[in-house]
Amino acid sequence: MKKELTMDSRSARKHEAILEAATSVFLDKGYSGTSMDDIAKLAAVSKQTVYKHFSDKEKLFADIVLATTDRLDTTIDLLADLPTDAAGLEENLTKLARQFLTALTDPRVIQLRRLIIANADVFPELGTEWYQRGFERGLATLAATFQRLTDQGLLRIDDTLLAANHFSGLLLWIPVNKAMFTGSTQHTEADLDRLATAGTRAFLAAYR
Amino acid sequence: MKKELTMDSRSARKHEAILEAATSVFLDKGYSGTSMDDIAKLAAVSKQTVYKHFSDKEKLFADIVLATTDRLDTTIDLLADLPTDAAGLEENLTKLARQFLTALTDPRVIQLRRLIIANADVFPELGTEWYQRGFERGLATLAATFQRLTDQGLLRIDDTLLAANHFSGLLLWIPVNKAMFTGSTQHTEADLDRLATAGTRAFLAAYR
DNA sequence: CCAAAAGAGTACTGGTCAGTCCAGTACTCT
DNA sequence: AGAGTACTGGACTGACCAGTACTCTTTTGG
Repeated sequence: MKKELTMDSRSARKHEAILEAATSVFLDKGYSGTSMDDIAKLAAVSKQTVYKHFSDKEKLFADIVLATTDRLDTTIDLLADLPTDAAGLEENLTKLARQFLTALTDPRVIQLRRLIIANADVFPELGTEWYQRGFERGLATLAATFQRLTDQGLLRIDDTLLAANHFSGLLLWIPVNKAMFTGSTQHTEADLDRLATAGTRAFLAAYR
Repeated sequence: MKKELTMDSRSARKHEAILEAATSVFLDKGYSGTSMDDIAKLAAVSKQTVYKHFSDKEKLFADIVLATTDRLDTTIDLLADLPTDAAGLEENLTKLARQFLTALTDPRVIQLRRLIIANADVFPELGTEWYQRGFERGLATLAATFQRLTDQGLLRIDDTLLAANHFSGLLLWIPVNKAMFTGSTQHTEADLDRLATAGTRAFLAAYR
């Protein structure tokens, strides 16, 4: 009875618990600051079980990073739908900017960035993978949106990918750097509002 | 005879050698990837001597980071002198942008950024210090330059600090992120040229 | 020239941690 | 019910490493 559900049962549950615990501890204490015993303990699982599911620490780390990378779609989708009515262009773009900012200044996202950057020497493939599947993919989506706006005559852009980069840079350079260096993921709503409107205004001044 | 020079002699020479070796190894292998024995060996010094000059590993790390932070002045000074003749504004600004890009995509600088970000959890003061003395100071200098240009009617900016942030974001968001994640400090001259001209053009479109 | 300080070299302590081993227990599927 | 598989818990190995101890040599500065 219910074969799939029973297959899911213990083994898969443990697997999930380990992944979740590992993600949490790695994000919190970094790769080398995390011991396999920490993970086992938080997952409420014996160390043996951890090693049964993940051959070693590196593999576990890679898996949790790629797993979170997979979950980026919702954030990226956000960049795809922008109402294309001429009237409220600035307003719509500001709103998009605002959501973009919220998504990328989320503490978990910032922590993940730090984690990947910190270990990009040891795991170069991970950094590259994340850069391509997270970063470049998001930019490409944004560029496509800009292309639509350009086709409709709402913007004047020849290199939409470059424009997407500029849009991100205008918005994110400040808050992301601050978060990276000071660890303060403290951005008030008002801060983000200000960044979104100012960035969008500069962008439109340049590209409309 | 020559008291200062003799003072400089052995002790100071060793001190310098240790700092230099530590900088090199830390940049290369990260904080926890570096052992005190590594440093002693590279500095051609006994481990005892390392501990005579620096009380412990954390202190040594903090010292080398702050030392490199001190050496930022030349890079920052670069942002202060911009010819203010109306004629070649775009050209001059592009040239500034180009130098800015070269300075900040330098492999050593990128490695330092990584090192600080990676350890911002463990050494929050270091990250904050670097952010303030490197980052914010540079932006303030650039803002002052923009103020001069605005006073002369060459630019139209009300919030010069914001404009400085936008200028940096337009230029640096792409290459710095790429370098952070992929580890590839491979930026061809042509790439940098392209980034500088495109960024400057967008900036002037928004702020002139 | 001589005492004090600095350094070399090497061995040692104490602690952490990835990964393994093993003996016994719980679960799952037929 | 019963065989096979997964999980537990704890002990263990081997490696690494920060920081110390100790003895012997070199440098320094008066």
